[in-house]
Amino acid sequence: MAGHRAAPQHRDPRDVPVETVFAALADPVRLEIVRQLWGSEDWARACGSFDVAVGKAGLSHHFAVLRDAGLVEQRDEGARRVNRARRAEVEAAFPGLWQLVNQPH
Amino acid sequence: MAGHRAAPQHRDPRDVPVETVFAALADPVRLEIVRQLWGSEDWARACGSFDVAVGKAGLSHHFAVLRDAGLVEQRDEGARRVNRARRAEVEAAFPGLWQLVNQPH
DNA sequence: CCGAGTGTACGACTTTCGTCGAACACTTCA
DNA sequence: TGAAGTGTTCGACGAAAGTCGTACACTCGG
Repeated sequence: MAGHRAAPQHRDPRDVPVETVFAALADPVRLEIVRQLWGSEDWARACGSFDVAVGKAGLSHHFAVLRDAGLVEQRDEGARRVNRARRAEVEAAFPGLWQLVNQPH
Repeated sequence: MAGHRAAPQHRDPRDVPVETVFAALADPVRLEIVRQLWGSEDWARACGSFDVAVGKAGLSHHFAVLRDAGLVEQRDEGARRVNRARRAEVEAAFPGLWQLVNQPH
């Protein structure tokens, strides 16, 4: 059977203060993760599949921060933990944020 | 004559990376300053006129961060240093940011 | 000219944050 | 069963950030 692992804990974007979202996106590594995830299909990317210069431990930490900021949802799929950007919920709670995140500039 | 003091150094919002803006707004004190300044007329508020729980030194530091993030412009007016929110420039460089900052919630 | 008011600069302290290595748990596949 | 792969947790470390007190510079009003 599957799901023996502790399920990741999420927070509704509506319960997240905007300063927490800003803090989450202020880190270059997390911003890069969010940008890459934004350009990917839901549940298509495992945690280890992101091209960022950080080890496994740091990566796990960053995903916890993003989860706690309501930006990312995670689900266990076999041995891997797959991700999805919470586009709709975030857009509803913080309109314009997504456009701001992957601005060309 | 006026202006003997070193003029505050500003940065164009277009030259500011979005993660710098996020970092600037991630601090509760700075977020509060920006919100109060947003609701005020240009050049109407001196640095010391903001209702935040921090001393003079800390306040000066926070204004330097906001200036460097392109969010605020300062000008010396006699003994006081008055502020203005860079609404138009910021809106052009980061559309939707202002709405995000003083969202009701 | 002196005193009060405003803001900056500097140094020191404390806390937080990002990073890593190692150990562990779980899944999958041979 | 055993080995490889994936991700979390823990402790430790160094860097960065926020705060404060003090000293300093400047302006304005008696």
